[in-house]
Amino acid sequence: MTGETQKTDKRELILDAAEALFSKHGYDGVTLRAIAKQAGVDVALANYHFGPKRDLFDAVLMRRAKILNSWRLDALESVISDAAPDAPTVRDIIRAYFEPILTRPHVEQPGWKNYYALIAYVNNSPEWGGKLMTQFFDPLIERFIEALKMALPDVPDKSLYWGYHCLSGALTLAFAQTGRIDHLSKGLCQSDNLPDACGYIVDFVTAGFEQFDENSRNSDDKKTATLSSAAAE
Amino acid sequence: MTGETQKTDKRELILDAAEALFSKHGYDGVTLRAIAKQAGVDVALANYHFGPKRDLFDAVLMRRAKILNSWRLDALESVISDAAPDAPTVRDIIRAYFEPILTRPHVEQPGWKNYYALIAYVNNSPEWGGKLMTQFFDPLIERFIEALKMALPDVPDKSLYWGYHCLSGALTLAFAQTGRIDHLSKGLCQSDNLPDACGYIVDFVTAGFEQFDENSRNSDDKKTATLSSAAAE
DNA sequence: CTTTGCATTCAACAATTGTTGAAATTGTAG
DNA sequence: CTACAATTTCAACAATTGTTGAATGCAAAG
Repeated sequence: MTGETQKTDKRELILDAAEALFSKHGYDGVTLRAIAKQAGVDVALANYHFGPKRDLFDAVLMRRAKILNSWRLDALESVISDAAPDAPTVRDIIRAYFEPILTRPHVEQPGWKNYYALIAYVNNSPEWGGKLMTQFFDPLIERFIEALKMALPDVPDKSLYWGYHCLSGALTLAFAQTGRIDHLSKGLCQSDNLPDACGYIVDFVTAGFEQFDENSRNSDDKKTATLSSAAAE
Repeated sequence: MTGETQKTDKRELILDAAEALFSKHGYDGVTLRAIAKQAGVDVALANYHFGPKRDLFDAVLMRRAKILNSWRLDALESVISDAAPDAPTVRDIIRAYFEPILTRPHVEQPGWKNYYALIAYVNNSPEWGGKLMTQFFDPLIERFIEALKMALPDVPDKSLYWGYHCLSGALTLAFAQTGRIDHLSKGLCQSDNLPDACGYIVDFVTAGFEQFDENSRNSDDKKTATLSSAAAE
């Protein structure tokens, strides 16, 4: 009667199959027949539930986007409010960005791993990739950069945005889980061990952002030193 | 008579068209007829020169790979030999990695921009992406990490490899040129201005690697402090 | 039982896919 | 000019694509 212990909803089966296949072969590399076969349903059923192929792709992307956004937004807001009235530290902001998506237990589920790989695929698609990512994740990103501006008030905006570019690239490549780092490191690192990767990425990215702060101070020092001719220790 | 001032070699036209289209829509998103149309030749000609579709894709990838590798390897080796017998600095190694591909004048040519976007596409393809990148670029990468080990002898290998992961992600996203950072920064940054991006990325990545060095020293301090029961401030 | 509405399957559509063999064109050497 | 080989085009192939309308199964309500 409760009924939902066994997940036999064919709608959900189609989404799962589409998620797995799209993440591995991209949008054009997957046929509706391949999805239907993996889901164990007829070809026409996908069209019945989701309309044309493109809408099915969007439905896959949308399914987990809300959950992901709420996790990350909650973490970010609590970091900000915990530090108030002071500005949060760079490290805490970066942790709020990565840890909710890389260290929670859900990352062991194959569905979420597939979804992450799909995000990596979309983020690197020149055609509609930029548009889709913007549509789904921009509000969160803007709030995140806002927090970084609080923590690093002296850093120019342009530096912050390029810093975000580096951060986003590191995350996207981790999402892709191509197994390339496994081969390069001869097994020392595993690209699908996201919790392990998280610590290293957080350290790396935090230092990257903080260096912008030191750089802007140095240029300030130079400027004021030149102007006031004061000696600096 | 010299003959090669006007590039009307249809073989090359096909490669150019394939490069442009594959970089925008991926392997499965492009038909041989679309390539032939853009190149202004018949559909069958691509098959005559390159064999099946997949071989054409590999030919596109191969065409510029050798040039790219020699530029980067030259820059890296000269940095190493200039510093000898000392180890090169982290910053010089990172610069040798990025500047030959991001700041040379060739990056303004649309052909090279397309090629970079194609590399980004391949690097994020879970299926054969890892294999292809390994095949083309691994020798260079290994020499590069070797140099980093010289500059950072106290940093554990695992940290170095995850650092390379972050570096590679930042570069790949820059290659993709999705225009996403343009939108996010409201025009402050342009994703297709690679020379401008290079400076910020080098600063960011250099700090990321150097932080591993500080961390390994700190953990050494902690370890000795714990063992000798010395009081810490 | 019958009816109603939703879910699912079946069968088939026109369009497009990569590929190929034969024909036509071009270039080159004798 | 002729002969020969490399290049390019033409026409067509079987296979696969996304999509659709009709048919079927199925549960609940009258």
